[in-house]
Amino acid sequence: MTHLETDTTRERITEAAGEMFAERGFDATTVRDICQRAGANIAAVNYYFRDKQRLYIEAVCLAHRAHLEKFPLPKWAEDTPPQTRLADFILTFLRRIRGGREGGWYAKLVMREMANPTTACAELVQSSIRPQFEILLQIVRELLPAHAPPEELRLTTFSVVGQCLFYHFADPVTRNLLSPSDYAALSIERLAEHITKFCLAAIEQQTPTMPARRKPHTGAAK
Amino acid sequence: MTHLETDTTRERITEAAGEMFAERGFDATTVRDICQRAGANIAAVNYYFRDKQRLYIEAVCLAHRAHLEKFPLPKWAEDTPPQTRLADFILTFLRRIRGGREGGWYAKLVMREMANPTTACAELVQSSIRPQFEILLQIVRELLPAHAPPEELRLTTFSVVGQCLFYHFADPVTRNLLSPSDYAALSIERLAEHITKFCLAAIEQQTPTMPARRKPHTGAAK
DNA sequence: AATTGATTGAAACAATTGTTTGAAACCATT
DNA sequence: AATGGTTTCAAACAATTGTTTCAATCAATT
Repeated sequence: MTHLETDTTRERITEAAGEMFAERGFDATTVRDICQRAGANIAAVNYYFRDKQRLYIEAVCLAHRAHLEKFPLPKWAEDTPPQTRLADFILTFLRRIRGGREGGWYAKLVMREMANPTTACAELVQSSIRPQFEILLQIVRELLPAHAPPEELRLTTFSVVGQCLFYHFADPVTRNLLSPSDYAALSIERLAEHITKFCLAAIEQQTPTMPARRKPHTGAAK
Repeated sequence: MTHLETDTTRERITEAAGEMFAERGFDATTVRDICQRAGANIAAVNYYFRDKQRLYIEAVCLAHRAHLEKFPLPKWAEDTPPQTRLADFILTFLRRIRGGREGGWYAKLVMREMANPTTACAELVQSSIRPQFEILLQIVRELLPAHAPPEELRLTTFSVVGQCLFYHFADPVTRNLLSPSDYAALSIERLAEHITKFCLAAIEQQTPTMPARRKPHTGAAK
């Protein structure tokens, strides 16, 4: 919030831009507002970045990197069962999404990028979303029967993140849909617990096509 | 697209505004563009609506009503099992979300409203989202054990719609994440089949708190 | 101390924005 | 044909936008 004198002008602008773009959107945010908040001159935007558009892309990417580092996945031991890793992933994912206060503006920025994809979207996917997706994909792979087709793998993975992302994208709806007390009851921990249980139940009962023999899970779950 | 002469100027403006707001967003859409597309004079916006903001709200609400009518839920017989109703609901929901071509712009508009909620959001929830939510809630209620707490009911319902909405909100991501052929394989019917199976599996295995006796499902599914 | 290059500053620029204005055109009723 | 209210139109307004300009300032090297 208060800019340290050690920060360079360029950094201060990027930071201020990220917050304001997230809060008001690209068009509604003026370079004058950004520069005022960053304590810089108007011309600084065109000096350090070529124009407003490039500043936006830079701000988005910086924000995502910083955000991922703020809510890291736990370091798993080699023998950590996939059920536990799934639970951890879901909890961390929800924390990132609904990350309290200072993390919130990043989530908003990503949502805007989804509603109005720019060139920043493709870059975001390649640099940071894809690695996260691969991690979850591996977890689901270990949970599903070995012969499960890759398409089912993908769909199941999407089912997991879809349930998490709902509380991000549809937040304005749930806020208007539920009573204040019901809405307040949607704590991150409660949501993570439900989603984890829901997904594990669905996956473990999954007996695709041929009922065959049930893969005996070696008492791994919790 | 081509405006019929029977349409009144006010209607033409509302329609054009809806499409353009969805495509480019509120700020990026100028009243000049809207009026040009509607074949009306610039002053018409301020004449029929007071200002641009009120035109936006009107356009959003009109769009949603027209959209729901375009993709209606089937009329269920009294004895239609909840499993079938769930499958129907999910399929219809996906159709609404990814509704081909002319329906697409409505989905975009709603997404923008989520990313940047205005007064139109609350009105949207009350007038059309809530009734749909109640329908699904009732279906899930019949699927879950009778003693399931209302919170679990809500969370399960959110899990259903979350999986559907994923393919709406995260579309730019999946497009960049998957290969073109894998992305193309995400047909509405395939998605509906997976989500339905996934949810039914999770719900039917759900043995909340006390494992108790398994409720024998009377061969209702399919 | 002088010089060079990078950075900052205030002001102006050119374009676009939503909105307003007031007169013309239209249309039904008298 | 005249009237009154509604609708359309071209033009202009006032404000704001991203961007540019060019001189002043700073920091380090010669």
